[in-house]
Amino acid sequence: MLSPAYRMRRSGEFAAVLRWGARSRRGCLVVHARSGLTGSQPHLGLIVARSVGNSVTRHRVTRRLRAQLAARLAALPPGTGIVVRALPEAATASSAVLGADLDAALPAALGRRADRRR
RNA sequence: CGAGCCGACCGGGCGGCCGCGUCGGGACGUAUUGCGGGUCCCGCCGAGGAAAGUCCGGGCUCCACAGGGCAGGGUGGUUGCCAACAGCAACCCGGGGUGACCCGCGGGACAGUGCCACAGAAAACAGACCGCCGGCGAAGGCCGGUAAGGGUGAAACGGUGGUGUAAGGGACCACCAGCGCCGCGAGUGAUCGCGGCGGCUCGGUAAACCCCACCCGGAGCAAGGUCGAGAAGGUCGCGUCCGGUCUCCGGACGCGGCUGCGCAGGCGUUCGAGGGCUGCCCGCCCGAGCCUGCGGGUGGACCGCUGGAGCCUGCCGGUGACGGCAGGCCGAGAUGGAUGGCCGCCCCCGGCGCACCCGCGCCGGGACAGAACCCGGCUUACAGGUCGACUCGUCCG
Repeated sequence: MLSPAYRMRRSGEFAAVLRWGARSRRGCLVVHARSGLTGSQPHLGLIVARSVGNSVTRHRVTRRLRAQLAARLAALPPGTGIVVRALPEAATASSAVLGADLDAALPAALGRRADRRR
């Protein structure tokens, strides 16, 4: 589970990452990444919209994604904002599939962030 | 044993590793102290029978509230239960079932208005398409009588038999069905039973308007409140985008209205500006502030927040819903939103393979669904399972 110190809580933070960050889609996930935020740790946020399913399904996807993200915290540079959006196909994906999609999308988004900064 | 019917209950279990939230305790550490916050450790607890739909009823909060009338909304057999209800119980009536039992948006259609498709001559009270009878005519036919017969329809001038008649008709008679009135009896009552009388016969629809009886202020915890900050913000509406627990609501940006703040100007204080009675009118009340123009800027923390019409057990009253008494128990409180993630074993179901059988192995599946202020109901969804009462049929004694 994700420690509360890493959670994104303000609507403004979400808007900043979605608007200015780099985007990368892999499988059933879209990862937004933005550098230069304050703090010594990464900031993580999840978006699981109603199109994914009913409340039980959305909650299950959220919990699985949180667990997968917690296992990958060490790979994220400090001060990075990450927002993961789940697409409707995520409703039927297992944790293994979600983890694989994250492993594919996270480096892509982070690399594109580096490109944009140049 | 088979079939059925009603009610109550459960709705995966055990373990390992890694985690999250509230509360309690402890350690470290910031700080002059205190308040408060941070990190770590330990302990307790941590989704549902529907948490769902948001359809009713309450508690709670804010706003409003002299009184009367109109409009609007809701309910609808009776008697009870309940804080209340559109809920529940028992009973009544009507319908279904051999039965246990089930079903019913159950006031009024002589207060009035409207509607009744298609078919049919005719659909609600007047009328005769065929037929029947009488009269006239050479005849086609015309005039009159007639609801017994035909055909249509969900429904057609009560039904059967007789008297009577030109033919017929409650025109008359007997019985039956239905309606109304009266009396007696039973019941708190809805209603039921019995007897008599009447005219002889009147359709349905009120989930059409309507009438009758009774009840009803509005918005909702993102209600509302406290503190902080500060040149004070608050609130409402619209548009675009994003989001949530998505009929509702939040966030970002933009525009506009009202009020507040700062500045400027004007009007007014019993000669009364301006308001209120959350739909309208009568009527009544408050009343010292109000109007116009210009201007800048903010959105954090906490309370509400969970101990209550609470749950369990026993006894008593009641046919029952339920009530009373005694003892015991504390069982979630998040806020980008905790209550979990991964794995193993067991249980149930299905398929395949092996096997004489007992079984064994592999694969797949195990529902509906996630608290958001709290209760009482209703409705809807749901894999599988447990227990009990009762009914019908068959067999045995």
